[in-house]
Amino acid sequence: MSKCEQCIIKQFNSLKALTREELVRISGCKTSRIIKKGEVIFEEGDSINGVFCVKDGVCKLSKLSANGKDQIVKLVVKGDLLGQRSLVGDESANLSAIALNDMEVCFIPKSEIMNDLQKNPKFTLDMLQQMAHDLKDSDNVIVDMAQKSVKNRMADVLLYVNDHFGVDQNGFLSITLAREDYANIVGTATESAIRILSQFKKEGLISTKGKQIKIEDIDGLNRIE
Amino acid sequence: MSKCEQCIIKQFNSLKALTREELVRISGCKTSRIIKKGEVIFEEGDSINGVFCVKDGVCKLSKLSANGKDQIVKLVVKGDLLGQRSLVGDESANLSAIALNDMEVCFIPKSEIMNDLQKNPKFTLDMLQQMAHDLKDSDNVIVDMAQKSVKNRMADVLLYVNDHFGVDQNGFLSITLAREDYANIVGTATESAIRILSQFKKEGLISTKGKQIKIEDIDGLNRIE
DNA sequence: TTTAAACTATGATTTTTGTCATGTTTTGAT
DNA sequence: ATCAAAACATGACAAAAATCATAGTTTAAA
Repeated sequence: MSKCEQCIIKQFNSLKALTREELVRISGCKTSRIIKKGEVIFEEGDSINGVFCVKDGVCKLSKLSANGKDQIVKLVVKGDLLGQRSLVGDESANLSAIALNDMEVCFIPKSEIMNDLQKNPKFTLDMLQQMAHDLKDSDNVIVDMAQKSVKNRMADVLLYVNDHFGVDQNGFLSITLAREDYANIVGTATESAIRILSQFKKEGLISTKGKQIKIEDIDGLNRIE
Repeated sequence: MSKCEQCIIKQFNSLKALTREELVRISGCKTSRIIKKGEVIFEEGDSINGVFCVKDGVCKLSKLSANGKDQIVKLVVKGDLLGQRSLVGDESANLSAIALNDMEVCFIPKSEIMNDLQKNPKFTLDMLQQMAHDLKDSDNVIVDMAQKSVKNRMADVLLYVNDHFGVDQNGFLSITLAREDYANIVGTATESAIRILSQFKKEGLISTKGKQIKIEDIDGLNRIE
């Protein structure tokens, strides 16, 4: 099993603010895990009692709404920490985490890392900065949800996925989401999501092959209102 | 001017985690300010360079969306800190803050408080917990925005205002929001907000007198879907 | 106290989005 | 390779919400 103090992934998250000694200790108690596409990492209401450091892959954070639909709130990617909120307060998880492709994660127990949060202000401040950034993102999503049309939000999601995950050798978005996932990010009915993607295809903004999507006209998508 | 170390308001926010010495120092450089209803405290894009501690009154945090409408993201109340995110990172404000009634606030310069954030882990951890809570709230708002009807959200807002601000001696909600404010919280057109309030009135869920609103049937509002 | 501006109210209409139904294609397990 | 289940696609219709128009009320400033 690889050692935290030598792991390059930590450069992308708050763990980089830990000292070498702290990392060695963390390394001794962490567990590594492979998660298959579609597998549930944790669910709303679970007690997580630790954080996951995502070494590879992507997962969705979602919440079941009263009407029985899942709403995807955030995509968590390689380098991110997952379940940070479990560290502060004793609440159970507010969101569910489900792998969108095969993942590799390390789990660090809360008991081990709490000590560092209380003693190492550099680490705590880094987490605070990360969370401040997440909060800003969430606030912006609220505004978009409230004020933009479904079509506009769909275009935004396509551009977001393109920016954050890039494309494969054939030019298709390298993360393949089901139409239902797109609907659950945008906050619309699956049929509406499909309909809008069909329309984008007709307009030459995207092309598709099965569930794979290729963006053909970034500027065009940006102009959607 | 009152002294931070003796101020009871700090019990409601992260400042309570500061030591007496730190509070005395903060007290020496803070400035107190009265803000009139409707006055802008700061706007999107402003460099705030400090935090406001709200001693009295309420303000709205909003963001102008592309279509020219304001979206209210959060109401900040007595006891809350305002502009916390300005402390982490050097970004300018993402939201505007406008007083909803007369307010009394203290302003603490960033330069003075950053030192504490770097040295006092208890303070930093408390801010982290606060921000984790805000993030959870925001995520829940995203889900509601995406999945609930405008009518449902309107009922939620009325119940929220009732829970958090209570009623005056005549039973009216003690915070008086314009119909437009309700629309901007819910994320709908002002006319739609008015229409729904009219409907609630017809159904006996609320009554109104001018812009004042009285909740007549809490359970009924809770049942709205 | 008057008076204009801002806010509230409501009708008519259009646009957007959701729902239901049904058929086709793709995918993955055997 | 086959086959059933899941996912995708699209039409028809219904519901929700936005927009435009217009009028009545309240509020606050002169």
